[in-house]
Amino acid sequence: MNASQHGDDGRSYHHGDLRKTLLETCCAHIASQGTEGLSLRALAREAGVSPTAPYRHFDSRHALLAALATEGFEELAASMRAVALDDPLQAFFDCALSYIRYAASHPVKYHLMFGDVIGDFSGHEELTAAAWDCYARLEQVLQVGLDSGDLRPDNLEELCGTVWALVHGMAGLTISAQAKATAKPIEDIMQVPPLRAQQAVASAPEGAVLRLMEGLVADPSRLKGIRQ
Amino acid sequence: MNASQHGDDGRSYHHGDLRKTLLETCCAHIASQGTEGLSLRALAREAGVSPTAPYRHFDSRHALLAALATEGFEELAASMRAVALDDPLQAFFDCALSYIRYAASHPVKYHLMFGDVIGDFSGHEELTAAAWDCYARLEQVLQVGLDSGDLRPDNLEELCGTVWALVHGMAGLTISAQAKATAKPIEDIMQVPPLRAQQAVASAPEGAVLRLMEGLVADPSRLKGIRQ
DNA sequence: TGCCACATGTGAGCGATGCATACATAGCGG
DNA sequence: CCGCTATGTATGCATCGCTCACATGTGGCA
Repeated sequence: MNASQHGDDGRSYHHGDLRKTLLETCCAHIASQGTEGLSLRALAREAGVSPTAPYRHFDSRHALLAALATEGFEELAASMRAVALDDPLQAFFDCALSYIRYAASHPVKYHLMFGDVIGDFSGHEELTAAAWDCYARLEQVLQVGLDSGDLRPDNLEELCGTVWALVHGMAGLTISAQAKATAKPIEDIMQVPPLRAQQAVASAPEGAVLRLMEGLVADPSRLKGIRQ
Repeated sequence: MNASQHGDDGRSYHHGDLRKTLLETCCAHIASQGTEGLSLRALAREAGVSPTAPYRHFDSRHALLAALATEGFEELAASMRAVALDDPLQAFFDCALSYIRYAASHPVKYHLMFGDVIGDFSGHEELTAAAWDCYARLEQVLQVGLDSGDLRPDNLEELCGTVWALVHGMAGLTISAQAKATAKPIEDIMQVPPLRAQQAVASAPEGAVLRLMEGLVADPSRLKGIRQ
């Protein structure tokens, strides 16, 4: 096993980018076997390195998950920063949609971000900072809506809370259905009540968001003109 | 260690109600150290029995968690069944509140019920049945509201989806804040964005629920008369 | 009352895991 | 060419989930 040649099989003694590989493989493993069954040794095996190599990049199993969550917050913040603020109501709507869409397309990371696997954020500065960034963007969009009068002139923090709860809830149910939908036939999905409830939401998420938003905007009739 | 006498220390050779003890101890352990760190051996140690004794009551670690979730669905269904259906709108409101309150007072079970720890319900008949029972009650309450005209005359399933999403989201954020609030001083809590967003919701959950519900009921002005 | 089947708890043990420690190797700047 | 540092290796320990064979109460039935 002489690994002194660099180009033979793509990896020499040094893996190349073990950190990135671990993050990706980790995501795939969680998707297929859940957070519980995740093992650093298995990840190392799959990457073709020794069982303890991952500890050069992550202090612990927990730290690896935290890094994944951090990545998630950064991606979510970026997607929320991408919406234009020209029309405050449209921005509000786009923000909510991009949140739900991110959750739907990155269910594993989303669960790490908002679930209870990483119980305590303290001690993970990068994670905390990334999460704050998301919240700041939401707050900014809502503030613009309040300033323009498009959103109800209520307390900003309370508005943030209700909006987050609404979007977070829809995202959660959307994820649930997706997760099981890929693994099982539809008949089996309908055996799980939360998923049945979600079916309606997932099939027309924009419509559902619109309906719930009507209670939050100053002129609900304007919503009809947004996104069909 | 002669355990032939029954009344000496409360446990003889047979524990008494090991199953119940395990369920309770398990809940406490998850609350303090999360689902990840949970160990059947530790639970057995704490109950004063041999490391393999728990396997007489639960097929696996997973089965223990599923049993806990089942208990949760049964309790939640009971609390939702306790609300009167006389006034459909009031029933709708009470149902939502009792859902959020259950989540807030039993965060561990709630997470097991709706999180991704128990990935697949199939194979857990009791769990599936209990979950269905909850959904059936929600559906019933909404149907009454539709029949009376108090809720918007929309598709029942879609209504279930949006309501569930709304309530589920608020419950989730309420839990998050609570969980960390007990463990850390308030200044630290505010370091975690989702929790900050939640503060507004938690401080006046009924008001927040009311506001979001306005988009779902036929005559929003009637809501003002419900619960102060 | 006496006895036996069965539910419940015990004990040893296997393979795997997280993680700490000490060591080896590769690549890069001086 | 030397040596420093980042990265991966080797070894080892305590613990865990789970299996299997065995021990011990308990309640039902004659």
